[in-house]
Amino acid sequence: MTVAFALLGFLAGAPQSGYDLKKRLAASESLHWSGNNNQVYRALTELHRDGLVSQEVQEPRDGPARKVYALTRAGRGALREWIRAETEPPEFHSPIVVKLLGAQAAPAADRDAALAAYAEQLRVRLLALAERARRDADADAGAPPRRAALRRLIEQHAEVHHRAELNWVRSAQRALAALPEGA
Amino acid sequence: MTVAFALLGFLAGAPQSGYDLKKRLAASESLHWSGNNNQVYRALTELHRDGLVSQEVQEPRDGPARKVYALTRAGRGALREWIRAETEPPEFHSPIVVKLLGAQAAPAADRDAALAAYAEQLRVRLLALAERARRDADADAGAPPRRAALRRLIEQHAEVHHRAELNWVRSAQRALAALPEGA
DNA sequence: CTCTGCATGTAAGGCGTTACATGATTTT
DNA sequence: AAAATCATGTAACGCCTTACATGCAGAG
Repeated sequence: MTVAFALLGFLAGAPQSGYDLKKRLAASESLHWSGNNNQVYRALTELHRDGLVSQEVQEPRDGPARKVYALTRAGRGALREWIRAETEPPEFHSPIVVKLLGAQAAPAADRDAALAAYAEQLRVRLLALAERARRDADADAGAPPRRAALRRLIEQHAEVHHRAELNWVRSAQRALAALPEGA
Repeated sequence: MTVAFALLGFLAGAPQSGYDLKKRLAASESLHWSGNNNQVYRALTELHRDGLVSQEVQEPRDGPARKVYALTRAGRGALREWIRAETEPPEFHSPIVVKLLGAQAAPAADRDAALAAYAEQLRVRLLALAERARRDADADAGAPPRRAALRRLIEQHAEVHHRAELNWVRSAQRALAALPEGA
């Protein structure tokens, strides 16, 4: 799955500029792309070339031009077709698992320190996610319920996986502490 | 983080051939790399060039040559240094989240069908993971406890995230069903 | 006798990232 | 005066994937 579908997905909500789209991509934890210029602007020109989005250039008197994109009928069709196709399986990338594997060749203290630091990192991230969720919930207080529900679900996706990761780390710490050999 | 550290991690357990390593990579759900030839063999030659692994060519009378790699002292040092460095945050890639976003422009029936099919896919995968865990647990019955514990932790990582994903899908189904508008 | 497994490697290309580049406006 | 924000775009490169290529051995 490429970033193009994420862009179409955002445009399914409302027409918006490339700049808006890249900011949303960067801000979303569950849509894991970095939202870098090269990718977003290139993808948009290709989507436009292929007729899946329309482009309207706005030239305000001051500031740079904005190119506002919107789903075309063909774009909506492509999205729908993709949604009907089989969904690719998820992928969970966790460098700490690799570290755990490599820690066979390192002192147990290093391994334990890495686990502890990682747990702390996750805890902080979870707080940030909760904070963001609260702010966003306030922001779309008057929004239609479907939109609010969608935003909540996407935020919850990041949250549940971070929480699962943290729980897993804690269980790893317990399991390793229970091992007979100290080093 | 590159695949090189995963290879070093496997070699931290025991010396083995490129073929072994690529099979292990491919088999592991939590170490998400595909284990393709290009990547594995290339990474190993580079690790060897850089002195992080040693290479011993075995020429059996029949069949192709095996190149058995092992961690060198420098390799162990590099691994340890990496373990001490800050751990990169995890990334959770879930195409169904993107579909949910795009489903704003599609009939609710399509969206619900995608969610249901995805949930089923996850259920089957979870069964397969459990089955594999059982087989592996039998396999290293006589193995040292540290090794068995490590294997279990790595398998549990995949399992907990798949379970979290399935729970999230179910909560999404409930939340969307509770929405006022039918389409 | 064809297919699968063992075991190594290469070619071509896709997707994504960081960094560079421009230029105006707003904030500190 | 410096830095961040808006808004677009390009250059260079890294990691990873699929597919191709070779050759022997054992299973069906």
